[in-house]
Amino acid sequence: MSDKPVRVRFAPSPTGPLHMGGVRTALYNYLFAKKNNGTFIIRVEDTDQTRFVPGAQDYIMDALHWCGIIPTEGPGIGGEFGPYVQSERKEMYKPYAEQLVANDKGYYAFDTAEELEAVREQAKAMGMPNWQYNSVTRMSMKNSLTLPADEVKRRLENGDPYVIRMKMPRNQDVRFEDMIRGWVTVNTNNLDDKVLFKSDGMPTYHLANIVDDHLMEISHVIRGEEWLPSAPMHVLMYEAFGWEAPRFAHLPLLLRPDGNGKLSKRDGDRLGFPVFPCDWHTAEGELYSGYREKGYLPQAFVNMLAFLGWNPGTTQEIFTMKELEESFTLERVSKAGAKFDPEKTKWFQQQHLRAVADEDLAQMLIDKFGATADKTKLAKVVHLMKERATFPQDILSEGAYLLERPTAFDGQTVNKKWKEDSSSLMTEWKSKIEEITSFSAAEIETTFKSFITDKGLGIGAVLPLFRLLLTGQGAGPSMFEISEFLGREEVIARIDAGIPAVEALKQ
RNA sequence: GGCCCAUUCGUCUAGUGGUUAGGACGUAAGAUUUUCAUUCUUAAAACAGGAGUUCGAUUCUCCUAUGGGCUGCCA
Repeated sequence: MSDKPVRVRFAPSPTGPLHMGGVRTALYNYLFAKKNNGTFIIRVEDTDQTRFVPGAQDYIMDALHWCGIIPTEGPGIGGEFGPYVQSERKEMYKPYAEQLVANDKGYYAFDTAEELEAVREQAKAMGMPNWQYNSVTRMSMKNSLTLPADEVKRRLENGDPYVIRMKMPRNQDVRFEDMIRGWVTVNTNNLDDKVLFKSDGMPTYHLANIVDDHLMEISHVIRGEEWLPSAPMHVLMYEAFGWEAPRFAHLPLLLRPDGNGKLSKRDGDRLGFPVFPCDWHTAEGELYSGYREKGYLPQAFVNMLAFLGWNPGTTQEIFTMKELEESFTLERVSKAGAKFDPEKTKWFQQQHLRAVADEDLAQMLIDKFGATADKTKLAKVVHLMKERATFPQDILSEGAYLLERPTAFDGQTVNKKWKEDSSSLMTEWKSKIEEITSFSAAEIETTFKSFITDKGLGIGAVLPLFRLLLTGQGAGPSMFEISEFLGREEVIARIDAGIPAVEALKQ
């Protein structure tokens, strides 16, 4: 282990929107960097030109920004190790691939895609489903190991298409220590001669990744478990180049909540929850919904994601980003895949929503949810509704009657609670309201209590009627606080308007 | 099929060679509340199976099972 400065990277491919598993990988990298006074880098791995999706890179940067996962180096941000998009680094890779060939760690291969497919087909027909280009099969293929030197030279000079493959050594145990899983050992006989440099002039992931991690002085590679099988090969590549390998940490996968398998694009809208941080519109006009647009707070989303495969070892579950930055360690990341739970996600959301100050939430409703009311007034609405809301917009929809007179009245409450004498009872209560000296929740409550005592009635026989007239609802926050909020004039107006409306319903 | 990784309540997880195996979400019941939500209390709920090591294994080892990943000129 070295004491080099911590530099970590998140390396997405712009092949579509980043899903929450990717966001979590980015988050863990970010947290690890923060915790260790390190640098968090974003590097876009767009070496597959055929899978490039316009807009995906912007989406990724935007989504991470929303989450508060802010890189210190990356595309559009800069840094002394740029460029941070691999297609812009294209010319850098070939010499490294050539170097491997020169050192007998790699070789040129001229087999076409069609030829390879034919070989695989043939092998399958003979009962060998896993044909690989490796130390035994490569001797019967068309490459610089089997072809005469002058023919190889001629083909290269002719511009014949070729790839550069890794020359995987035979029967050698490769060991490396994963920070999450401990020692992992793989025999090279199970590894194939991976293509490092493609015939289109681009490197594959394996080459670009190792070269860039080296050039960018990456100290820790924190990535998804799907990379674990190829990690030994990467270790071998570092050896072949004579470079010190970074430390590896392979994160457990995010699994789908129902049944089996890793979380995928389609799961979200099928199961009724987002798998993406933000909305994504496909070129075909389809929409994959995102947490942001559903009204989730980024801090809730991040908190939930952080706990999928990590825990602080204490009973604290609600964390701000700052707290996560202070508490995160790779040692406490679990090994097994995690199914995420939409219900618990909601719970995180509720907890974080409550933690937002009333004024801030009011401002958010104005900025992002189209609220038009005065901010001070809105803050009071927030205060009254916040505890029973899950999303910011719930405050607006469930508390709509606080800002506008109700036009509909809950039928069930009308049927159950509104009696013959309710009109006169409420009219009488209205006259009491007119007499209250200071129109505060406490005063209203005192007056109300003495009113029902005088009438010999229970709270349950009277208050629901009052609520019905003022809000149209059968349930909600304290009626006394609602009354204070509305003000005497409005309360009286609503009683006047409500009585005939409910009576009409009763017919 | 081959290789690799994993396995504690339904879910996320804590934990230990000897514990009443802890917490959270969800579920159920109760209390509080005019009501809904909140809050509080309580309950049900787990060490995949089999060998071995050991005085003793959920914990260590092996096997099996199950799940997952990889097996492309994708990343």
